[in-house]
Amino acid sequence: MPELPEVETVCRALSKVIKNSRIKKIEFYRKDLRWQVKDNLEVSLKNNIFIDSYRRGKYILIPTNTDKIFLIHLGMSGQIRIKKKDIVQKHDHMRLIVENNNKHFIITYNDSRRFGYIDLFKKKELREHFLLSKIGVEPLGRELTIEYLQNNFKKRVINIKNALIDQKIIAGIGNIYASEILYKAKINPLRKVNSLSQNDLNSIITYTKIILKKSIDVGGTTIRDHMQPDGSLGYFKQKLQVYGKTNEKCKTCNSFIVKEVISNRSTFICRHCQI
DNA sequence: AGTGTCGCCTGAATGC
DNA sequence: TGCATTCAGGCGACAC
Repeated sequence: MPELPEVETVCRALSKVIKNSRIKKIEFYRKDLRWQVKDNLEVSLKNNIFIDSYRRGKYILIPTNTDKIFLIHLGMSGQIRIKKKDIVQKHDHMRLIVENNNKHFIITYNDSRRFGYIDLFKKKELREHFLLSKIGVEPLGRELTIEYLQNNFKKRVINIKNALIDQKIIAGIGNIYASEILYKAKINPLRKVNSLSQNDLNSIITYTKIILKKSIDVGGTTIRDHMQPDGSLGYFKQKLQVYGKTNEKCKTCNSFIVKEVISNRSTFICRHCQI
């Protein structure tokens, strides 16, 4: 799945059932995910209490009462199911049984492509964690400013599309939302970052925040894999303006939306509006 | 150090 | 219908 709004949706749903819950049981069915999951993870986690869940970029982080952090990354196809009764399905790789106020919940990690990852590490290792140490600012936080982007972009020759999906610069934007943001900001994805004006950067920041927030409000974008943990769909797909809209008309100028492959990734553009 | 390409893996859609 | 090819919300390992 999963760009920031989808991960945020999953994270909020998890929070509702895991906050102050006790971990009764952990089972792995496969540990060969993007990387091999640690051998003793189950042992270290059993009987711990989850404090809450929060999101950093596209990572879900769940601190425990023993000063550890449980990490879930969904990769391209990862899903979380939360149910009271459940049966193990194809591509389920892990499940947790947690108890919260005498109620039991089954939390299942399903990931057909196994590009995702699950980890457990000490809280004090958070800053140096190999997946988290280099990631950039939160797009919905205060650190995403024109000055921040100017500092990152000067002396660089990459295009703005690649910059937006580079997790080391901004954490959470992926291929769908990069197209949507640049369309609304009326900026061509191939523009070099060091050529962007203050106005351009301001538009990018403004629409990044608007689009991501709107999508979170409706449960993210369901195109193929993403589902909310209770099985319901995300409805931002209906609000997409350009992604996947090849040969449909731009709502502003009526010219056709085209698909262009940039660095091996599909990018959708209105060539008339985005200059 | 910064930049571009490749490939990890499975399944759905598309093409012949 | 059947089989091959292409493509997919990510991202680290490489080569240059």
